[in-house]
Amino acid sequence: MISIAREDYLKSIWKLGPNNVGTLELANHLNVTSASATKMIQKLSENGLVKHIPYRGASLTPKGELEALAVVRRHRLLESFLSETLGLSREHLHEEAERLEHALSKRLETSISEYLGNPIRDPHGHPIPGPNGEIYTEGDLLLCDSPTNQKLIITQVPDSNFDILAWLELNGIVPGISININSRNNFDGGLVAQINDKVIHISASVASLVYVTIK
Amino acid sequence: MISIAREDYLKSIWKLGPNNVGTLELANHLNVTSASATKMIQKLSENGLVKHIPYRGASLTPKGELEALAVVRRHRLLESFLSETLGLSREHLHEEAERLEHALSKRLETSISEYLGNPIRDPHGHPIPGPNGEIYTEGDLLLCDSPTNQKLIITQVPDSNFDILAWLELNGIVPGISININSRNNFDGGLVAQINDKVIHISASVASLVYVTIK
DNA sequence: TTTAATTTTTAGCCGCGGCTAAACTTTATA
DNA sequence: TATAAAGTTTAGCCGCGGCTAAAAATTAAA
Repeated sequence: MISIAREDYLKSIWKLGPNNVGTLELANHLNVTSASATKMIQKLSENGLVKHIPYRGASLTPKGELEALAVVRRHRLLESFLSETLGLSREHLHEEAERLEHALSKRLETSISEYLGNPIRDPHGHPIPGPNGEIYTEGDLLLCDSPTNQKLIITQVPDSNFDILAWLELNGIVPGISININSRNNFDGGLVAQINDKVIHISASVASLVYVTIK
Repeated sequence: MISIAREDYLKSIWKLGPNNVGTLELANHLNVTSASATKMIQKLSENGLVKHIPYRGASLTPKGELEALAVVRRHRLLESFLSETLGLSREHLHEEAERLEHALSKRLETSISEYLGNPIRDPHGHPIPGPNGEIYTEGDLLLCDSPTNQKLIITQVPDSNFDILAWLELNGIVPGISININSRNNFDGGLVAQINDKVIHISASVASLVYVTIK
């Protein structure tokens, strides 16, 4: 059985990937020192879960990716389950799932998935990998890259940044809602957008965290 | 934050208590060597969670008991929650809760408790300690000590032994069901009992794991 | 009561996953 | 292109929670 720490490393490399992930970047993401990250990368490399090119970063092997996707699947199923049953606020879901994802048995995972009707997306709109790591996100594109004057449907919002999530929620930017980009600022990439008659400004940095689909 | 291993030790000492718990008994219960148990007892003792009298066993301090009860509370709330939402079989509940109990935040604990209507008993009939460690089990007595020819209501069945639990389930011995002791064997303490017209034999060892209440 | 068996503790080891400090690469800057 | 800065790795340490083997204390049996 793979340890909690290792699951966290694999999940982080997956999130920061698929390109080679730098040791420092990974270390910062996990709140450890780069020395610790280096050591762990080497361990995971010995176990065939990670490909490590010294001084060039690390990436997941197919085997490591499967493990990472299994953790992501558990995480997103848990978010969905807690949202469905307890009605936990969108902001809290992530941190609760973050702890529980390491303690979920295969049986419970399956049971939760069936309870939810084997969903494809979690409450933030993120795809839930299937039991064998399959992911479906066709049609999703970043809000910052989307065309103006088109009816867009929000598909994904971030799950980890409390403040951004609260702001998005406040402005009605949640999965399933329709949005229109009125104009795009050529200098900083900021957007002026419309959500149910309300016009709001969205910075480029926020728009690069939200996915939509056209029509 | 107290580690998973330490939570397990405290919970085991609580279960095996309230008398002084021997090192070997504790070690066997946790599937570790007595040397490991000794060392951990000493650590917990330094932290004021356990009172250790060398060669005489260990017991919980008030502080340690509170910690243990908090773990037990999370465990039993989880069993109730998983039973309620997913309808997991009574036998599986225990082992699932065993893993998750260490990953439950205070917020989620509260949320689950409220969702369930702040229950006093879990699906096995075991009392769920309150947020401050309060336990209510008035009126419960062991089936093996109960009087014959009285209408008894089953209140508690064990939660950890898969085989015994399956046998109890098979014979309809579950919390809430009424049972009558027809006779008691004076030699081995075995019982002849009646559950909805069905007469069954219950060994003394099993009868010492089941609680009932009179009338 | 002496001896044997059992239980408990100590001593010392190991792998894990952190850390700091220092060495070494790679990349950026002057 | 030499040098400074940034990123990465190595070396060595630590606490945790296991383990074995051996010593010590307690309990049971002869």
